[in-house]
Amino acid sequence: MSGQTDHTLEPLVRKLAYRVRLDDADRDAILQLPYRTRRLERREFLVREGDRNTHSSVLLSGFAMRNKIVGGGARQILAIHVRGEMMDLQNSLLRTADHSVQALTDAKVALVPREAMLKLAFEWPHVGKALWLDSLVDASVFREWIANVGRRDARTRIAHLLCEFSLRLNVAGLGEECQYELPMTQEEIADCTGLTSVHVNRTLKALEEDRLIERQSRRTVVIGDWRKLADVGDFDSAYLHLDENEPALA
Amino acid sequence: MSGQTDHTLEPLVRKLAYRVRLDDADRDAILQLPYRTRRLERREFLVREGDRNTHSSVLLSGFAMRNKIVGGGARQILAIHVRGEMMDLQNSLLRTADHSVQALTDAKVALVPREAMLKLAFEWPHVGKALWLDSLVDASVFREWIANVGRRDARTRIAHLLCEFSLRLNVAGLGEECQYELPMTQEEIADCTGLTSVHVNRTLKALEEDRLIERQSRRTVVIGDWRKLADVGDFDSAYLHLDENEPALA
DNA sequence: CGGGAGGTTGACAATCGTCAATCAGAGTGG
DNA sequence: CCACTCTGATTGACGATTGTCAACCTCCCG
Repeated sequence: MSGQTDHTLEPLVRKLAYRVRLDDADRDAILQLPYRTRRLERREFLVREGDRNTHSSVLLSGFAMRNKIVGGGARQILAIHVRGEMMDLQNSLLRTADHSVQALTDAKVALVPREAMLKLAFEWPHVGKALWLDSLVDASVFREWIANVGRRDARTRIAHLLCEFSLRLNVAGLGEECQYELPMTQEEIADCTGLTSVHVNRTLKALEEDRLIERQSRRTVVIGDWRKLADVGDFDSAYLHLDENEPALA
Repeated sequence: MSGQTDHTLEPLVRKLAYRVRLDDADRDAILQLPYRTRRLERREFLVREGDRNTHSSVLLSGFAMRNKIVGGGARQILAIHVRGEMMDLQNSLLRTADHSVQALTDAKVALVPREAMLKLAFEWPHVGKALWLDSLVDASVFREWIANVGRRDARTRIAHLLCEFSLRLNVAGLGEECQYELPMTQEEIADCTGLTSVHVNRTLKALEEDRLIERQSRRTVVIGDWRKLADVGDFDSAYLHLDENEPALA
């Protein structure tokens, strides 16, 4: 252990290096963040709406989601997270959590004290920029979800969601572009899209009948024709800002 | 002109100082940002989805919105902005605009070169933190909008929106808590809430009949009973993070 | 083999959208 | 000052996407 670099936070390095060029010192600064890990079981909460938070968390393995419960008791899922992603920069920079963070599968997270994260961001400008960019891309995805839920019909919404997952999982090194494991129940898909699980079920069936997707095992998504699905889903990946690298450093 | 401090960017200072304590040097650094102003007419675009952007813009007066057009041609409004708000930090830190920015009323904006903004953020940590926080609060509002559009019925959605405006305009020094000018057509309200203008019309009428709001002139909103409207709108202001000040400096 | 979570299906209800006509108010030019 | 015009608001009739309720099925796991 001692003397050796700890590579636990490597997934975060990978994620942050995706858009901003990081040198070795930047990488080391990230890897040397103080943290403690925590295992979560499926459905376990990491943060609950209203909590006072003191840590930022990085998802090391598994899947997680952010969600809110509205007045009537309905749940809206706001984001799905995969390995390497920061899940609550917002919850720890802002004092009070405005939404919950919950494991979608068994998962492992690293908890980094807020102060350490802030220090990292301001002492290592490249890293700071990467973190900031990351939260801006997050926001871009939120915006797309507003449009998805607000202005698309069920078929389009779900196709869009499947396309988004396809690309994001691919970038994270999980699954092929046209085949991936999606550990979500139909109810969870419903809560992402503002629909009911019954209607999601019917819509998935329709997509399958049209040979746009196949469902082999319960959680495997196979996309029959990517272009066609993207077309049906009104999907344009621009909002993920995937191919935008280093826009000139500060 | 010369020798005197230019106070054009004062609204931005005010906005940023809302959550993070800024000293005089910080304030001066903001006021001394290079910028050029531009006047926009109602409905004029400042940024179009897909543009390559090089500037961040601050809304100096008037109202503006961000929006996207989805496949079927429908528009989804993603955010409404008032005086002092940064409208496209994201559009200029990220290379390609993933949504449009458009004036809701005649408006005046200050355009700040991206590099100057980045420099400001990293050389003045308090300011950098304020900017970052600002984009995190923005994201929080996006999340609430996802939930609003995804999981609330028309009546609740609209009541929620009216409550949000009430608080935000009040904070910006525009209008009372229970009475304000809202320069939006019913179609624009519809595009905020994922409804049609016809349904917005009917819902507003119903809210008025229930004495939750009054509509005097076309654009004036008078809230009859704030608590009741907040109740109907399932409104909890926590997501605006209004009363969260200075959470310990980096 | 039993239990349980989640998926599937049908019948029916309701919120919300569509279409289209009409109305009202603000700005403009004669 | 008044007709004119245009945008946006209002209203009605009707249609459709999506939700609700409830039963049943199926796969997975101990």
